[in-house]
Amino acid sequence: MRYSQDHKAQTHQRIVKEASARFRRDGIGATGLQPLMKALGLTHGGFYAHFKSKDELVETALRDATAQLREYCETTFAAQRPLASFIEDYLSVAHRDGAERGCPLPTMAAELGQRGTPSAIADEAIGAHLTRIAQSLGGGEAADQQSVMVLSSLVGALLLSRSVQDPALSERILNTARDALVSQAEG
Amino acid sequence: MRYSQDHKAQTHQRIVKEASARFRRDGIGATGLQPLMKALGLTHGGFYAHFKSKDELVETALRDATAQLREYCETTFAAQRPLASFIEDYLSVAHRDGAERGCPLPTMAAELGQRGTPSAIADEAIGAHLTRIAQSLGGGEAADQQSVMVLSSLVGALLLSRSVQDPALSERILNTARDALVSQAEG
DNA sequence: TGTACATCAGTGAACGCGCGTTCACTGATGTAC
DNA sequence: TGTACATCAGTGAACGCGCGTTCACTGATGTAC
Repeated sequence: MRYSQDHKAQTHQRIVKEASARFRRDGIGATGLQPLMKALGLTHGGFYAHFKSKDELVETALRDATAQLREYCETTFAAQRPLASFIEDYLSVAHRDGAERGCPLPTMAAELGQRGTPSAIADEAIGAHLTRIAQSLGGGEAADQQSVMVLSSLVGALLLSRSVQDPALSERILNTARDALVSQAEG
Repeated sequence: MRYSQDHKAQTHQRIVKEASARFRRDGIGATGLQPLMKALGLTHGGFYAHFKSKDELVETALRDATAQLREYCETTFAAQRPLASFIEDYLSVAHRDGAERGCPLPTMAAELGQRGTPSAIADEAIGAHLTRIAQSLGGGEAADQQSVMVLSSLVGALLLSRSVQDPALSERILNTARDALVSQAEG
């Protein structure tokens, strides 16, 4: 059946949002298109009216998640000590437990590096993060270098905190990394 | 057919080694048991004479990889500046490009956190790493804290360097993190 | 020492399942007259 | 304004495929007599 004017654009966005959440929570390989479409109240065949392949959806969803996070950072953090706030958010229990709404890198980076279809999508996401962090650090070559350290620590610590089963170890990783990075950013 | 005395133990080890390499290179979900057994010149049905499930193989292979790395660290690094050497190895191009022989954490951590079967295997691997790094840092509470930062940075930087397509960005991540961590460890 | 038998690592076909993708079809809507 | 038609987002069955797992079977070896 044919739908009203912007119906397709709306459905398209619903698919992107749902995929973006599932990819970040479960990973790319573990996210099936059939369950995804079913969760939206649609049948899986209709997927291909919106995307020519799962790979195309991955690109779109990751770009969407990155843009969404950028917007969130820009609107939420004041000019005053924005990096410390970002670090505290990034290494929070809420972010650890809400992967589907968070940064795509900890969950998806490994799979992006292994994918058959080469794509610079990880480069874009990482580059955007590095630029934003370096700006918060005042710019310059030293800030560029420190931004790599900050991002690596953030991604690594969140990844490790999510992979362990012992809640105490998980919180220890989160808290230690957060305190060290925040005091570094403020000092 | 029945085989000579220790034939089964040998085959068991061959499966573990091959799985350990494939899990680290391709991830757990992307590693199929049929291709794995075929690569060893065996048929897939025989797998279940050695392991009761893929999950059991994951546990065994990850434990084997961790033990192997521990042994490698202990035999290779002299008492003199062992942490700096470890960092240089960890963030080398050889480690980035040889995931199948390297640390399981960057590739497998995300999947270990998402697995249905709960397991403390990631806790063990991470705990072992943290303990070893803290010892290199001289022990004590400060060393415990710094070890979390070092491991997070190592895992995060290697993961990011593997996920990007641009060789320049990949090397920049590797080199910046390596230089910063080494000078931190030596200073 | 020679023979009969039990063992069991490995074989290979088959199981049900979910995957990504294709495709003929449907039917409410927008458009043309 | 009312009617006929074209559009096309979404349907749902089907495709081949690889997955993890099961199972009846094989046959060279180790063991018992």
